[in-house]
Amino acid sequence: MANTLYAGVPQFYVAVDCIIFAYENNDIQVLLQKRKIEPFVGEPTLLGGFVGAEESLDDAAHRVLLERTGMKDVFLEQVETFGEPDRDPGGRVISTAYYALLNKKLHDTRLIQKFGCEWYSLKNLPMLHFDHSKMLAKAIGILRDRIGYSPVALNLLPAEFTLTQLQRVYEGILGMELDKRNFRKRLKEMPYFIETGKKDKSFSKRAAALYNFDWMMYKQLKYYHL
Amino acid sequence: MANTLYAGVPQFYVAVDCIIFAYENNDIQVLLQKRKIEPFVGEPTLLGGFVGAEESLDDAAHRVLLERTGMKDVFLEQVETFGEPDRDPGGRVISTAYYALLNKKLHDTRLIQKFGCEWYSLKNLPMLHFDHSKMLAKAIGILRDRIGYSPVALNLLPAEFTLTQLQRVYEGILGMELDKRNFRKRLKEMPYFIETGKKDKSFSKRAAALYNFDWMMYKQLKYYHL
DNA sequence: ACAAAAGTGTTTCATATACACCCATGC
DNA sequence: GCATGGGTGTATATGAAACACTTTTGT
Repeated sequence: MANTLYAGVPQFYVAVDCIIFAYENNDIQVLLQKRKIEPFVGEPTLLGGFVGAEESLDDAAHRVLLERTGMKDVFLEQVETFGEPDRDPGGRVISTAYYALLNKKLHDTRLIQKFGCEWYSLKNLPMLHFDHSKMLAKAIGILRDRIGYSPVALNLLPAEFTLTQLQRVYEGILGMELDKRNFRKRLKEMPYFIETGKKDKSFSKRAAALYNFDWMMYKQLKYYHL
Repeated sequence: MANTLYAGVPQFYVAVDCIIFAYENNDIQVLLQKRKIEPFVGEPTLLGGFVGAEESLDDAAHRVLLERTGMKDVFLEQVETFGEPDRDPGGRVISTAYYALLNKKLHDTRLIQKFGCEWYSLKNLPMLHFDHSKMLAKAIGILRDRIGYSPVALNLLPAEFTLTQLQRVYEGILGMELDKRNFRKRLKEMPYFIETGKKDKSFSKRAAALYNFDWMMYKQLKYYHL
């Protein structure tokens, strides 16, 4: 009904495509889904979905995340919107790409199996069809840039994490090794990395200190320094 | 016809909104248009337009630029896509914001008058309705970030420019004064800033050297250093 | 005892910043 | 002759990068 105001103006399908990142075993991974419709049935594709009539783009991306992984409140950020007329062989579809960072331990493995989803290592990504490779490349680029000045990478880890885990996350995203002492030195200068006093023995013989991140303090200090 | 494949999926109007930057008199400016339809008729708004049925988003933004300013091949970059269900009172419209950098000397002043467009200084921007202030703020943020590692700001100047002009452009975008010697020192380290040998006397009594930017060399060196 | 990851500081180098004066010309 | 913008180097401070050994504990 509200749409009648712009009578004569063409309308489009609007979709979101999600590039979902996670961390496991010193490795950054991306969740892909086996395509269910022609062409290229069975081949890996980004997790996408159409935007609902009364839904915002962000809400649609969150809904796709919830449907496929069972997770709410996942970190999401818009990447770019792709709108070439021939980008989707099934019709005129505009798609906004989002990247997501989630703690893999919290996702529903049964659900992703049901949807034909699988984790792929960033080091060994398959070719994707349509403009999905571009979306993925752009998302990785943005993520690499972001972690240089924002602690978003923590969304890939549990609330309590070891410094080595965090370093592996950065290394996985950047695709390069980092110097342990320089890495830890920088973290020590940031008061919002809090040592919990607990220890983790699951990754080493000598126990590693567990930290958490004080988001509240981070935001306050950031605001203060602005 | 192609659209029949996704029968039952809701469709949306898709628009682009352009944040058009230019430089004049030591000042960065934004082009705004007087709104022609209710609500808020006559109040300033971003230059927007609906995307055509067979048109890409980029093409639509270029078309809006051409229609309103008479300029082709303008530098354009996507900012972000806004898709809140209630963002446009006239219907369900998804809008992708773009920012543009143009050489003000080359635009068609009659044309912008005809469309009710006016230049506003970045230092004295009006409040905008709907989500247009967010779009504008985001565009300025991206532009500030970009000029830190990319020579896009040159799109605001003629092919031949003085170093003082370029510094004023940077200062206008960043909203702060820069040190003349440090600014020029950095430029001298970049071999793609070429002194033309010509001089400009229009801005000072003592003539200023005119430079141009060798985009070819820039791209090659960038590629080489990657 | 040895393998495997945890933890810890200093030096060096590169980059960024601060800063002041002379020059050429039009009026 | 003076007002206006054009042009030039050095010294300091700050942040980034390189670099190696000891500790703890499970096997």
